[in-house]
Amino acid sequence: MIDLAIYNDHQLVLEAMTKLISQISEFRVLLSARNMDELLQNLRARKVHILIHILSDDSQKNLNLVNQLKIAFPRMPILIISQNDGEEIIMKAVKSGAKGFLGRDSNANDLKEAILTLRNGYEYFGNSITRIVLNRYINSLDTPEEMAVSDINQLSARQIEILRLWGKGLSNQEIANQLYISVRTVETHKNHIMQKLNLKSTVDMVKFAIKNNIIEI
Amino acid sequence: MIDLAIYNDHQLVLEAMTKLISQISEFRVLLSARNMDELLQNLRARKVHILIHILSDDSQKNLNLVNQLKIAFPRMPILIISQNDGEEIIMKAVKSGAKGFLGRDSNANDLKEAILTLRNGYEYFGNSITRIVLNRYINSLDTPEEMAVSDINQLSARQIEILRLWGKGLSNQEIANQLYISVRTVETHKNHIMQKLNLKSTVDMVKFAIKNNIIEI
DNA sequence: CATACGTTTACGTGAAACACGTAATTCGAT
DNA sequence: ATCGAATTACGTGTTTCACGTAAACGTATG
Repeated sequence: MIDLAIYNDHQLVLEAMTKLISQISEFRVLLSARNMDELLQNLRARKVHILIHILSDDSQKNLNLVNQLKIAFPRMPILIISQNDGEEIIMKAVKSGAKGFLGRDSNANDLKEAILTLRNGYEYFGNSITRIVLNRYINSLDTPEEMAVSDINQLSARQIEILRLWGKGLSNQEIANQLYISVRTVETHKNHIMQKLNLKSTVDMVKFAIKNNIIEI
Repeated sequence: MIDLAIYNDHQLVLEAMTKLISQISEFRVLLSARNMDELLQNLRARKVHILIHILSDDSQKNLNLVNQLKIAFPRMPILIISQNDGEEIIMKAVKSGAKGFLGRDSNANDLKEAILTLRNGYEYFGNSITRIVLNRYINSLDTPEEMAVSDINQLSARQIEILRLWGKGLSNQEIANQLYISVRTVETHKNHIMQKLNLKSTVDMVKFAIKNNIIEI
């Protein structure tokens, strides 16, 4: 049994998709939400395996949400369903940290396959989309010009988690208590973050976190 | 029994919505289509009572389609379902000849009600729509004024100077060298800043500096 | 004029954070 | 089977923080 959350700001789409997915016996829709607050609150209450995010009109804004979610729940794969499946939006989805993408050509079977694939820890980007786009993305990472850019994707889930808590104003000790690890470990994580991103001061780390929507001003 | 057609260019949404509507006993989804040609061809073959048009991303183009349909099938009411339910899009939908509109707050019951209403020859524009438009109008009127608890004007020139240098990433020692004062003095200044502004961590101090344009991100 | 208040300067002390190195474990990838 | 990255953790020395104290200075207020 795979537990799912569905997010879309349209009530009807939400209902419809929930009904569709619930008919597949392996899947269980634990919660559905129409806004960020509702989603976050519910996700904290009951953990799900996968979040299905149905993009609505203003894709830009909604992909920001993916960013935030990835920070709040780094280990939860996010599956994007989007009407718009142009290269650009797919790129953005990938960069935001989405683990799967279903374009307008995908059907219920694809959805099922995507969920199962994500559940197994892999990424799913539909047969039609797939490797061309992914490869291009990967290749773009290898180009030395853009390599130097400090990117949030260089950080591990744990590192983002530490950065997020520290950015909230917590001390190392408080972070350690919250995560049940040693203060030294928290320090090590922060050191690794600074090294990875080539930051020279903690002030720069705060700026980075703000720029990347990890913390709010 | 009311016969329906559903139009949307997204396969998944189409499937989901079809499934949802088919569960209502009074309704029968006679056909669903993902592009204009398919839709027109099928509509000519079998008449339906109402067309449900689920708007996708590029609403402009899709509303043109409503115009065309109005010409081809003047008597067939068109119900718009749209993620985007801003004033603008609703106006355009009405002008294009849509007889009903379901925004993002509408649920399955609203859909049922809308279909029945349209079948009876009336128009349906959901009370939620009215409320949204109203609220948006009201919200546009009131200007929430800034209430600043911690204000930059509380800081002295020197304190701002220290904050600015520190925000650039300089260490206390570097600041001290630059201003020809002791490191301890720099520390004292920072302490005073934190006390004045009631900040609990240096992270908060960075945030404050950014909010008040003392440093750039 | 005396006093009061804020600013800038600075030190002392103990706790916390940072820099840098080392290292064990785990886990996926080659 | 081996390699690298991620996560965990410690040691040591430096820097910063928190809190208190305090002197020198300007300015405003009675």
